[in-house]
Amino acid sequence: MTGLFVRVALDHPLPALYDYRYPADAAPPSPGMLVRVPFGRRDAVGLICEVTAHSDVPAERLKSVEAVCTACPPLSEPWLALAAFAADYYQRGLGEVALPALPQALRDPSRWARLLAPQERYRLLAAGRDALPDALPARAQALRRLAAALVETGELDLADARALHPKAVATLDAWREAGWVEHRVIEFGAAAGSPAANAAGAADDADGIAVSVPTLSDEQADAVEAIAAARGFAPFLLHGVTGSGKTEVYLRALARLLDREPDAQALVLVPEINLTPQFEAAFRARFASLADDTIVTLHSGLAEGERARSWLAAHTGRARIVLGTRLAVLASLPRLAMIVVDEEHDPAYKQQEGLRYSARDLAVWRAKQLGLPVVLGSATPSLESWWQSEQGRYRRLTLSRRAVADAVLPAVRLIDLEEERRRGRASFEGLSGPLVAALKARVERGEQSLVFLNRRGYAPVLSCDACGWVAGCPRCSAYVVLHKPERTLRCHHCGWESRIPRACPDCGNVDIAPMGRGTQRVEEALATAVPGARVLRIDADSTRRKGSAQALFSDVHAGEVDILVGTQMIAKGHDFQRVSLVGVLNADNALFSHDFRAGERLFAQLMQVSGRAGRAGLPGEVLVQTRYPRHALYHALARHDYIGFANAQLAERRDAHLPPFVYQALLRAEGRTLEAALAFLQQAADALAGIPAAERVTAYDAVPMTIVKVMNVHRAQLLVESASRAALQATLREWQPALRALRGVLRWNLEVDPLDI
DNA sequence: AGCACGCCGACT
DNA sequence: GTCGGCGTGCTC
Repeated sequence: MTGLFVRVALDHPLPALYDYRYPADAAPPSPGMLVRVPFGRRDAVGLICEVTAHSDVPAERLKSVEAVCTACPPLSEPWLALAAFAADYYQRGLGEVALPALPQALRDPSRWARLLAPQERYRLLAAGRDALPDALPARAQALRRLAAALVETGELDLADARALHPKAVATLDAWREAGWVEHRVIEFGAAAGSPAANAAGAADDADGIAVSVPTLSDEQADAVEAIAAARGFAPFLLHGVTGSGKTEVYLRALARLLDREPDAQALVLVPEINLTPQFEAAFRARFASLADDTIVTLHSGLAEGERARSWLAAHTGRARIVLGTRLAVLASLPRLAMIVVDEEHDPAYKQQEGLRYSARDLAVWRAKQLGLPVVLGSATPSLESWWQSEQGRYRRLTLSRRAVADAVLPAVRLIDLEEERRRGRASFEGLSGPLVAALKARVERGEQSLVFLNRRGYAPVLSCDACGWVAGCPRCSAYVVLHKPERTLRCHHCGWESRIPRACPDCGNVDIAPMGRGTQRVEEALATAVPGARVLRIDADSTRRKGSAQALFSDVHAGEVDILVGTQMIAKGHDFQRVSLVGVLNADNALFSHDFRAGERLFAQLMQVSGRAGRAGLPGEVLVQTRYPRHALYHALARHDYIGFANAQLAERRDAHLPPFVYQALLRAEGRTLEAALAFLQQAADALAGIPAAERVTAYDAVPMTIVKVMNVHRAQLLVESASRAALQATLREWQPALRALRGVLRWNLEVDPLDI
């Protein structure tokens, strides 16, 4: 065959690239370009990975590229290398990694032409905000959706508006004439070339009001200097207690970078952007003097149009700072010069479906690939990162003191529940006497308290004490959780719901009782135990509606709440100025979990929630209710001793041959029966035996997963591990095709570096 | 993953 | 006699 051919990656599970003829009259092909190609009986969007003059595919099977995306500059070589690395490391096809990393607009050829076209936006004016809700007939659902979106976001992109209402243009024009909305056209790239002035010290916002820039502590200043002075690949572990001003270090280091290199881009990753509005606000305030699209956010909560816009701003180099969640680690950043991973220990950085990547690990890889500084920040680093810093592979920067002048670390006290019981001291619904007394004292002084409990719902079990019946999910091997306000039993694994039975369905006994406690029950108990207190609950249930979390948190900030009870959601990101007490309930379960990371996670959570106490001069106190007050984890917590805890954990991990001293991969299988899943895994284990590199790999027995059945699917898993990452990788590379060749109607997936085992 | 083709049970 | 179940096979 002669002529020009391209090798294209497509979003489907086979790892192969597909060859196509490249039309002579199209723009010259290059790797990184997007094309529309016929694939099977339909069209698909693919990514050109190679351009060649020869193809080994027989001529009669070759098809031709149908269209080329010229509106968007090609993805760069380093980006393609990133995708290729991630695909190889996590054992997926290149197309399965590369294409899902792109915004939806790029994967739809009909939108290519308009990609970099000027943006048309409609902004809601005050008159419209007043008039719109009453002006629309109740039946006009599309109109109401459009109006609701406008009211919620304040401004709508034309493409988004069209998605909500087919005749959006006519409607919006009518609204414009009524003086309700304003229409504006923004040229793509309009901001490019505008002077990115005074990024550093001078921090005035758009209205000229000075943004307060705190004075740095010596430790902070040293950290900023070290980062700013770094050249080439330079991984830093910024270990700083809660409130020690890690964010300020990021801001200064970024300001120095943007000031020094006028084109440079930075990537800043956070675990969950919706729970940390103060973090984003700090960035926007500090860099407000930069042009409009200089800071963009990238996360799954964005509307499709907005996400595409942010992505393109990053891809074209117009965005200087990309602030996003784990998916942002795969953003195209042609002039990337620094990466920050805040709260690097957070499990949210691990994608739990599809390509199961660790955004933190990929961030470090990108930094190494491009020779950049990468800053991993945490008060409680992951043991993986801590071990790297112990070996000197990551340079450790320490912030040991709280940044706010008179803020000190809270006093942590353990309440021994066994002792309380032995002494016959009163407790109420799991709230011990000392905790209730402490809460009452705070309410009287007008201070706020947090009560942390990592279990939502009213009670995790509903059971009959006459016959031993327990309410279980019909689709899962799990108990259903009693939700009192919703008056339902709900399965937290599959979402199944039912009414609460009046009597035991097995024996008719009417005394069925909720056992154990969730946030709803604690909320109820607190209202009784601390009369007059305003109690608010924040968990996944109370914040189900979009934007409601924001509203609930602002009630807390406004001082309209005395006691906030909630799950780990309340531990993240918020500076509560008036909180002086944190109570921790029911943390003991994690101490004896079969998950070897449970202790690490619990310690991080408790350190984080403890950090909410006593931020603004109020002396903070943390009360932990436990039946094991002598447990080493609590002792380390009481001393705020992350380092002692981490080193003890590392010693245990080393003795037990656990990560970070071994590398693991997990093969999971789902079948209609447990036997089928186990049988598949057994075949998989047999296939492993024939692979030479597997000599240095240990395969464990296939075992049922902790929750064996979810949604009527039975699940089992097979763990493989090795002291050598290379040996494990080599084994997985050969194992994968063998697995695909196995017979049987079974879903399975392979996860590298699994977090939950 | 889609989306076909391909052979066996209950319906107009 | 067909509609449709999901087993298995392919996609440049």
